[in-house]
Amino acid sequence: MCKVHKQVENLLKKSGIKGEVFFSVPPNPEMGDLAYPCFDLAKSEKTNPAETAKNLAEKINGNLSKFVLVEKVVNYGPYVNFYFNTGEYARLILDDIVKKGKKFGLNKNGKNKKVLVEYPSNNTHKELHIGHLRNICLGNSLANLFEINGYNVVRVNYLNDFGAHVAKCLWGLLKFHNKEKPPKNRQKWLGEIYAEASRYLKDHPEAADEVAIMQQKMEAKDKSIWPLYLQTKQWSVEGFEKAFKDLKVVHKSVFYEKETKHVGQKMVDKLLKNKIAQVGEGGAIIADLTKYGLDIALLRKSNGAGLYLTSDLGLAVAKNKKYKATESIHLTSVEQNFYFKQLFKILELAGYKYKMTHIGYGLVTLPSGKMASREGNVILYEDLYKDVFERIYQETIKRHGDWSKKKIEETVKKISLGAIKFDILKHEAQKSIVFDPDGVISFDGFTGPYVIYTVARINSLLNKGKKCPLQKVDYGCLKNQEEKRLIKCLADYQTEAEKAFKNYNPSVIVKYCFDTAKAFNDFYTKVSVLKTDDEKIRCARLSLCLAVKIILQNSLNILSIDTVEEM
RNA sequence: GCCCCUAUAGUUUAAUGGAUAAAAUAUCAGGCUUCGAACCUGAGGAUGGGAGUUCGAUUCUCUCUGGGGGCACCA
Repeated sequence: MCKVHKQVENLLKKSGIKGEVFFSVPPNPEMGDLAYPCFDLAKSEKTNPAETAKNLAEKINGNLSKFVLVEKVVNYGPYVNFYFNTGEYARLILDDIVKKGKKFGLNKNGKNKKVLVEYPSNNTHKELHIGHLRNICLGNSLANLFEINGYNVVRVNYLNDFGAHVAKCLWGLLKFHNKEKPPKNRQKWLGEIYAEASRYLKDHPEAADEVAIMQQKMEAKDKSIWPLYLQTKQWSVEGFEKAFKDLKVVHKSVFYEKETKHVGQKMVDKLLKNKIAQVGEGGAIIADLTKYGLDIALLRKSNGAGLYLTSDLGLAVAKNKKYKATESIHLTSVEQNFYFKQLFKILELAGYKYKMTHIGYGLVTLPSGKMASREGNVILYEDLYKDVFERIYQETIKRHGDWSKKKIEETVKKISLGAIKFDILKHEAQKSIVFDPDGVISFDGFTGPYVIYTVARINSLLNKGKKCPLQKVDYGCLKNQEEKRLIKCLADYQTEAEKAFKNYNPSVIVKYCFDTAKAFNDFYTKVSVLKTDDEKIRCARLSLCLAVKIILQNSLNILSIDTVEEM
């Protein structure tokens, strides 16, 4: 709870309110700055809420003389509303923010807890499309949210490097692109070959046998194919690493399916021995989860081969051995919601006790329908990035023809990535996105560039107003409505970050960034900062600007979005 | 067939069971001799249908309809 709420709570306690206090916000500023709803109180006193509020407001007004923060208390129907003294409100909120800077908002609630965040868990030899991008954006933000709450966060990746998709890709490579010189982006090239092979196989089912032979060769580490396998896997991994670097994903370690598969097979044997698993139809190994409402899970094929689930069990064993986390978070598309319920139940039955969390995010679809790598109707991360970059590049050279090429490119890169991340993260995770390629390219309104622009505007003010000492500021100079509204936004930061964290929902932060930036731009057009003759007022306003910058940057940091000095 | 998710302005998104359902975009009408107009101001425009619980429902329950996803040898 912030200092402001604490003070108001004390005031309520002095007036006889007991127990935990919950506040809400009045619908408009004319009705006050903070509200105490009297529904619960009225219920416990068995009275009418409006009357309770009226009596309470009168009582509080009698106790008000010693409180600097609260100037006035008025009841509106069943609510008791508090009006704050703007100067004191500013002092309570801004002092802390300006002093702590980047550290403002950090806490140690997660001390001694370790959380493993596994993402994006993509496949080698396939493309990196905007679905993966959504995964990465969510994973980054969730990991950051845990970090600001003091958790020890371990980011890991799990690469599926040994499935049928690899065989398909290698087969396609040899059949259609043998002797061809690979282009610069070899990871993307492989993904396109995979998609091409899949399309071909759909029309020519007779070729499936050739792919099956390829897979057998791979599994036998056949000399005719093994070096190519290793080489192409390397290309994929290198391509991913580059994209991860741009997107600010830093994995502590990477698990490979090739390695977890046999661990999983051992786990299946153990489950069989413990009677958690049993032999099912045709000799396959299953876990009967029907009494938990989770149907039957297939753990091993009748021919002895493993499946995804086999490897995932092995992965859990491996991760546990290495990290002993208190919580393990998995991010995948919603298609796997049911699958993860099964996986978690089996692990639970096998005696694993750490918290298991699966975040299923909605599919990213195109206006033309569902995307599938196999069909080739996807938007690749690289292509999307290039489009956005180009658009923002044009806009930037229009304004800053005098900048060096290096400065332009660095700035445009940050804005482009910010635009993309912001656009993807503004949707709640579980909802599907119909991806509008034009939407992400715009930079007006509820967009990343709008927020980044706001920070650049503030930078400009702070540079020009350097002479003001921001350490000893007379916050009493902040008096008007726009200033108060902005301070209120800043005061909300911690509550919003907490909400995002508790619900595993970064979109809360995205909206918060925008609301705060909007409040600033409104303030900016109505209140002049540098042009005020009174130095005390100028300094107080600059201090407010600095606090807004800090809060915006801290919020954007949670989303892994960089700001720029100028744009 | 069974199970899960989802439905809010033309479009994209908000709203711990609580005050007049909030924004963005698009449309229309305005604002730079002014600290950065990638900005700001104004107008019109929405809770899929039906029942129920409640003092009060966008929110909870049931049902119908539409959309998406999943359900044993794919990943």
